[in-house]
Amino acid sequence: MSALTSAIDILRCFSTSRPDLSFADVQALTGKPKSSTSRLLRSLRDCGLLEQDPNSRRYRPGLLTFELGRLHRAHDDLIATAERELREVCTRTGHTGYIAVLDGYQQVVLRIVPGSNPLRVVNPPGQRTPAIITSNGRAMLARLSDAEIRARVPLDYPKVPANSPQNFEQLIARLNEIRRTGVSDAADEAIEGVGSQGFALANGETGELIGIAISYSVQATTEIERAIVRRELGAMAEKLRRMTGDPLGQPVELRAGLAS
Amino acid sequence: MSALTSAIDILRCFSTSRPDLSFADVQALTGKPKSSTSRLLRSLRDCGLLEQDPNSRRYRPGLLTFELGRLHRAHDDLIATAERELREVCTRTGHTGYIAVLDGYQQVVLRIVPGSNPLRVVNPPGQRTPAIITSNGRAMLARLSDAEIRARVPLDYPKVPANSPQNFEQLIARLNEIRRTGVSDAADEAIEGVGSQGFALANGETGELIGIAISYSVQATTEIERAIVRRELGAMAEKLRRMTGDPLGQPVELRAGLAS
DNA sequence: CCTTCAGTTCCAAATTTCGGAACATGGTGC
DNA sequence: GCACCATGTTCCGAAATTTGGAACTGAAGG
Repeated sequence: MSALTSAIDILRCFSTSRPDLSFADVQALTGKPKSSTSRLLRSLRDCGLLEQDPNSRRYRPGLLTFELGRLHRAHDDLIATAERELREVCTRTGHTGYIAVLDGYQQVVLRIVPGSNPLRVVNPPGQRTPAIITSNGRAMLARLSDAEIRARVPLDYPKVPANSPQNFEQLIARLNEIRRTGVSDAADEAIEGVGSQGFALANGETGELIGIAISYSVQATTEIERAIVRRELGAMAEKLRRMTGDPLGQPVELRAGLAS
Repeated sequence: MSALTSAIDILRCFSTSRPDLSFADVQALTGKPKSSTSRLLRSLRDCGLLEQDPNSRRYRPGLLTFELGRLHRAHDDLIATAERELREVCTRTGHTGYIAVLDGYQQVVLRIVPGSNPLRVVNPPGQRTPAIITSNGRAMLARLSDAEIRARVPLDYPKVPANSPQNFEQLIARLNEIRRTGVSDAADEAIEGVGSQGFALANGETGELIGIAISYSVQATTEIERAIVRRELGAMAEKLRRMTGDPLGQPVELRAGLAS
């Protein structure tokens, strides 16, 4: 294992639920000997990837990660376009919008568009969630081949909420339904009482894949309102797919033509 | 040079002005042989610190930096407190507020509070600027010992705008004035036609240092208006220094007492 | 004074990294 | 079709770094 790999292993210990760690935390989480942990933490601190609170001596991501994180948005083309459209839909419907990307079998929230409805934002940007328990996460997975999905989902299928697919077969069934209907939704999964609908958008040139969702309180919305969201999302998906050259946006004959 | 150091050297090549780099760019900027560059870029990409645009093959900061950057705010106590106060002053005065930290002889913008005045925000968060050419940067430097300042400023004094201190002696003179009057300002330095006033705030326990500034168009403000800003900033500094236990906020006798 | 906890330093062995050179790969002009 | 150039990647032995156990330090607590 290279020095860089070990360093990354340490960095990956930090998360929204564990934004700062003590020496002992890091040692426990990485399972490395004290000496290695000590040296590595010092290097990371010295180079700015980590900071150490002079008081509590705990470590947290440093100034350099802040600077680099700010640059990440270069990603823009696809995301910015999607965000603009999403923003419009959110002001129209009052619900909260999310844009996320896939990383392994998890998704990471990139952008949030708060709605006017009083549903607190529960997933700040940077938040990680298993993609199999969200509407946009499953929409993204549905765009991958079954083989690729199998490679991403851990062999030891994760423990998920009751409403989510409980095993690999259920997951594939659910993804097939998304592929067939083009609609993905979720209710009472990641968060009790919260539902969402989502779709996946791919950049036609790069294949870059993002998931877009609108979430709302299940109790506080009627079936009619949710149908409106579905229509809005459908229109948005169609428009964005044309704009970004997403192959799913192409009529079937044309797609067939491209494949040859 | 360790693998981690080389990796950081590459990461530090990215900046707001250069948010993505080609293989050749990285090689030129780091001055390393092709083979090393190739291996290192691959590692960085594989671990998520960098992403590669599949189309242009250019590299940019990756998802991991985004996630970690989101966690950086742990810094909070001092910055969040300052930001709240700054926000109030900015709505009152209509000008734009900045919070930055020192890194070597440069400062990095952490937070921006846009004012209502139509002065476009020119320094987004993450932006690096030599601290010697900004009001809050110099205010932070003024809190350090001359020896420490000398250690931070490059021996080869950087090229700076006409209104900024042109050499180390001028810089020290200017910092002494800040120490004496407690006031730091700048005009037509980092950006033509833009002026600012700032101060530095230290956390009494940790010694953590941040710089707070309000910036405005020099042409579009009167001397009276700038005096108002000075007064607002003075009041804010005093209040924040009490709140955060900044030693500068303590009356002299008390400070003398603490030193014993 | 002894013990524990938290972390650092030391050292020889083991693993990585290093950079030059040879080897792909993909356009471009002739 | 072919030489040619720009980009990158892979290979290899030498050289440097990393590794982890153990000894060490320093502070806190009983």
